[in-house]
Amino acid sequence: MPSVNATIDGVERELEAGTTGTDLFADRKDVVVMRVDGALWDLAREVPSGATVEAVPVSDPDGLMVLRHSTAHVLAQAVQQVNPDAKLGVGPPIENGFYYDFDVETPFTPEDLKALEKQMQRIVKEGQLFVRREVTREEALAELSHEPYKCELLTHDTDGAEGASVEIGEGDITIYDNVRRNGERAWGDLCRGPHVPSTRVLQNGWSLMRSAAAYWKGSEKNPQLQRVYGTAWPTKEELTAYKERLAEAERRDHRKLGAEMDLFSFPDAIGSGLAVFHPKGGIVRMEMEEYSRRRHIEEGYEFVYTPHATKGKLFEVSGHLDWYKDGMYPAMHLDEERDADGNVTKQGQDYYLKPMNCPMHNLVFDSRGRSYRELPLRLFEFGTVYRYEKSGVVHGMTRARGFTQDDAHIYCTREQMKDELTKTLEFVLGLLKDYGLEDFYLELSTKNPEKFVGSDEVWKEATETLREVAVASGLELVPDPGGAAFYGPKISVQTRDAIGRTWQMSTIQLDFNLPERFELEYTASDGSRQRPVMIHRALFGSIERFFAILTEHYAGQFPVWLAPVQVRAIPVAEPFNDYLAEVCAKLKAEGVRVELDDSDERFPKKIRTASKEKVPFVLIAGGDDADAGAVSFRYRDGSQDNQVPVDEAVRRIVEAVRTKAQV
RNA sequence: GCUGGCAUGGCGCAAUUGGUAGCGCACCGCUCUUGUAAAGCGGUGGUUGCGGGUUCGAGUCCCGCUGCCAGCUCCA
Repeated sequence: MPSVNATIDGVERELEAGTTGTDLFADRKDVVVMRVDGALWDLAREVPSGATVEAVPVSDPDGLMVLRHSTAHVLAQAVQQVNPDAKLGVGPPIENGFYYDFDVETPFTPEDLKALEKQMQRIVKEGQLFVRREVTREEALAELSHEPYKCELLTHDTDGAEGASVEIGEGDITIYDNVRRNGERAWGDLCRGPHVPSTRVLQNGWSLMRSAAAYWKGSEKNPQLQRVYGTAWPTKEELTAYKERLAEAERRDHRKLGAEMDLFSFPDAIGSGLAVFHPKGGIVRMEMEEYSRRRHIEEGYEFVYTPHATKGKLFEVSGHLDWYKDGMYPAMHLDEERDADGNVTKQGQDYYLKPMNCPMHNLVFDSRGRSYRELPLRLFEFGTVYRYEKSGVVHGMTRARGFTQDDAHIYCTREQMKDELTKTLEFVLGLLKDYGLEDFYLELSTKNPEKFVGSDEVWKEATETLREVAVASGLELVPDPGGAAFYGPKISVQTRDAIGRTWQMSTIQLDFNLPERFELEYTASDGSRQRPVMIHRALFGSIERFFAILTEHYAGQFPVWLAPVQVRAIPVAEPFNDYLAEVCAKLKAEGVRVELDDSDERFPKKIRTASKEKVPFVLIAGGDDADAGAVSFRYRDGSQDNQVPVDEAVRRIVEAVRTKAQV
């Protein structure tokens, strides 16, 4: 009997020729594929001589990806069984699940998805085997002649086809047949693989989530296909846990909490993507801004204010009207005069709402001659900008059409650039921490070779500087090749929130282009005129968006310093109203936002109301408390701290505000 | 912008085949009030997002607009 040698999970072994992964890992039910010399293979394939083989369990990220990809196949089979006319697009695994695109006459309804799930369940129960078959391009084209999209993948280069690598990928062209246990071929699909051995592996850890349209190859120019999204997990328990995470995210949704907590709204009468802040949200926003202002002053920033509208010329100089006109509100044509015949007697002017603050800050810089002694010059503004976002992308306060940036532009010399960037990054991270965000990583966006201005050396220097600064921070650094804006590379700070979602927060961006376009200059120590470097930076990005992120991060339970109402005083019964009113007066004198609930409601109702409003401190007083000159604390989690002397209570609350504590 | 779905008092929802728009919370009033998430009773509030159309009759059917939701595309 011929034999081969192979390294199996780190152990060198002699195997009978023809041994497969299925044979090797027969006693390990959790193994779904194997890694052979670094590549993922179906278990049913034979182990080649000299190979290094590792078991890949379903819990491994690669194993999970394969599971999800296989689930996508089961979906596609179900769709074509229900509707044989459905044409297949692509069906890759994605984060938390998979999708598959179909060209069908009518879009899928929620009822259709239910029916498809039933059909998928049948396929899973049948325990169909995924069988790999190598074919030539010609064979594939012949076999798939009725699948126009698959043929396109086979004959055209697949640039831009998101997920297309899953279908063909590098090397051999393969078709995966789904084979029933009686040997009958149930279905097949062009696919690079690999797959789990049998549909039975999917068990009941998957679910279809929704359907939506998606462009073929992700381009608006192409026809729209109907995409079905699903999720898949190794077990039912993990599926349930995932659905619970989604439900938690829904409970925290700032749009929902914003309405419930009376923080802000988006009146239809104003228009899409334009928010109004109510008094409670106004307090939160004011606190956010106030603290930011104070810290900026400490860090040597100077404050400027600039208008919301400008003549178009400014954005011609900056280049925005060339590159970003689509993102701007259309021009207001002003000051034109005509005679009785309609002839123009006075030329009008186009005015625009500003989509960015930097051009205006440049005008502040340029308002007089600048000396090197003034640099770095840091101009800060809570600058409100307006961007005409396409109707489908507006999303609560995270993607609005009018929003306020905590925007600053730093003008400095080449030599100062590195120190200034280091300082800025430290400042950014420190400030975000003060708002309660803890978990960060950085992304370095580098030059897009298709879209940039300036010389290679300048880009190289800027990018290297940013990289050094990022590395020195000690944070994880993720490259984002080609992600830079045309005028310079950037570092962005990403943060993970309380339920593990990541948000892009601050950006620090180097810009050699705008100083050029605006011909900004300062006088150097030798009397020569020099061009400053410009650093764009925003910490919150937009206050509205940051507000939304904090609301979701805290699930509406803001730390005391941000809470709209910090203390609600609740008497056990009416006779203690006056006693608590005195306590409230003491707190008010310390600047605490306190409310006495002296309404006619009964005690338990008042507790419930305060609880629903997520007030951090509820102060209760009844006979026992009043006799002791004390109050009782009730916290948002229902826990209790009884009969705390009034002065001590005031001290504690003031301290919690001062230290930005969460309670 | 594209595809699909949705729009009923402040909020959450109901209204058989087209046939008198209801409920809970909130709000207002009255009665009640001593310990931890809803006291009781009564009341106000809607030309069903807007504009057309079909019909004896439209919340319900059709068309257009506005807004919202999900995804795609986009995000300086």
